[in-house]
Amino acid sequence: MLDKSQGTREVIRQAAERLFARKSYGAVSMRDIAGAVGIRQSAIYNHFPSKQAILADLMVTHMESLLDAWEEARLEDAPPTERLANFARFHIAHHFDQATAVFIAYMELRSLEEDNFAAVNAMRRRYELAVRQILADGVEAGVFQVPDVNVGARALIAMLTGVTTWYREGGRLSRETIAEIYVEMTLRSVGLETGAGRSLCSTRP
Amino acid sequence: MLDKSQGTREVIRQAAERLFARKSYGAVSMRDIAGAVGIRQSAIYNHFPSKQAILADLMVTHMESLLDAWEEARLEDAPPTERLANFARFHIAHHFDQATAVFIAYMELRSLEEDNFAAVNAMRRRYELAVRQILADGVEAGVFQVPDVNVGARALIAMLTGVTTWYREGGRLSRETIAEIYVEMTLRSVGLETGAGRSLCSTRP
DNA sequence: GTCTATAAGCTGATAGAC
DNA sequence: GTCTATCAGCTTATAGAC
Repeated sequence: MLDKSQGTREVIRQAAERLFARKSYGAVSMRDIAGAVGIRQSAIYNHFPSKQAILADLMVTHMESLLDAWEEARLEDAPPTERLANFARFHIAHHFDQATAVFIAYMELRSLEEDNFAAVNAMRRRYELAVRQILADGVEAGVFQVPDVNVGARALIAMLTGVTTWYREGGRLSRETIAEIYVEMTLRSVGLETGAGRSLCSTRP
Repeated sequence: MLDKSQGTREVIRQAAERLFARKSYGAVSMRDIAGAVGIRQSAIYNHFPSKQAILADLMVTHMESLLDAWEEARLEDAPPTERLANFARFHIAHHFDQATAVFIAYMELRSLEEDNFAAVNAMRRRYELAVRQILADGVEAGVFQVPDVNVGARALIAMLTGVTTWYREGGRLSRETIAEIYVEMTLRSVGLETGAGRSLCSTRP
């Protein structure tokens, strides 16, 4: 049973997020969620009209907070290299902070019903566009070498998002170190030399 | 109902693979699979002891075929740059051919029970090691600049595997073109200049 | 806003006829 | 090796008491 001081609705959200991430949407029942919250299954329906509505709420809220945070963090007038490094750092940091929400947003797109999927997917595309724009500006300025900005943007986002599948608190590397590794690989992948020398960390396979 | 000339067991495997990929393991019932095959639910148990056994079989078989194919395709004595390009090309090509199996192997790891997970995960690590080894050799030879070979290997695999989440038959780009885009980004991400000029394709965001 | 009770239907899996 | 029939238990969601 979780702390209820934040309001039952929020506790349900958090319990569902944790359970969906660990066992997948299809494998989690309303009873599971209610059990984690410390209420009966039927009480959930005072806060959400359906199980699908919980998932949609988690994913829409997550995408909104991602887009809002990016609106704050983006550098509008900086040169492309700086903007790309800033994006990579932002994306990794956000994914550390919101690991389970990100995981769900990635893995449970299939579980969204049509309308919910359309809404979430539109927001995903908006985020992707931000990266495409940076890459395109860098190519136009002659500082990036990217064979295709659409594929390039997706490739970069996939690379950076992958961190959630293996990062665990208290591992060998600090968050900051991991972020800098990804920033460096991101910049190199568009053809930039980076200031960083070799071997920030381990070079053994 | 699928063609049964290949044997019912194989038809069940294929139906399950398609359904698991589209709707997720938890959301697919034995009746769904049987319906797609054109038999009754109970008949599946003549071929698999449980639903979990179908998933485990799909994932183990997929990883075995991936590792076998890589054993065939890998270049043992070539210089690191050539081996890395070869890996990227192999990985992308395999993922085009086995798109749904790859998708499941990535998304449904959570749905595997403990022993099955351990078996599949061991094979995943074996595959990852191949990439770590290439990166380490390249770093040692002084031709790659990779801040951390463990993170680097995971980042590259995530970037390349991401192709399955957006590629659709008959799209703007051919398989060969997409493969070359990813090869170029892979080589650049470890600090290499590639022969390819800029702009294989689109540079508009 | 949570509870108990219940609806109506689906779940994985088994038994036994053919 | 597929079928029908069945099991015991689970599913999402609703009705109505408090």
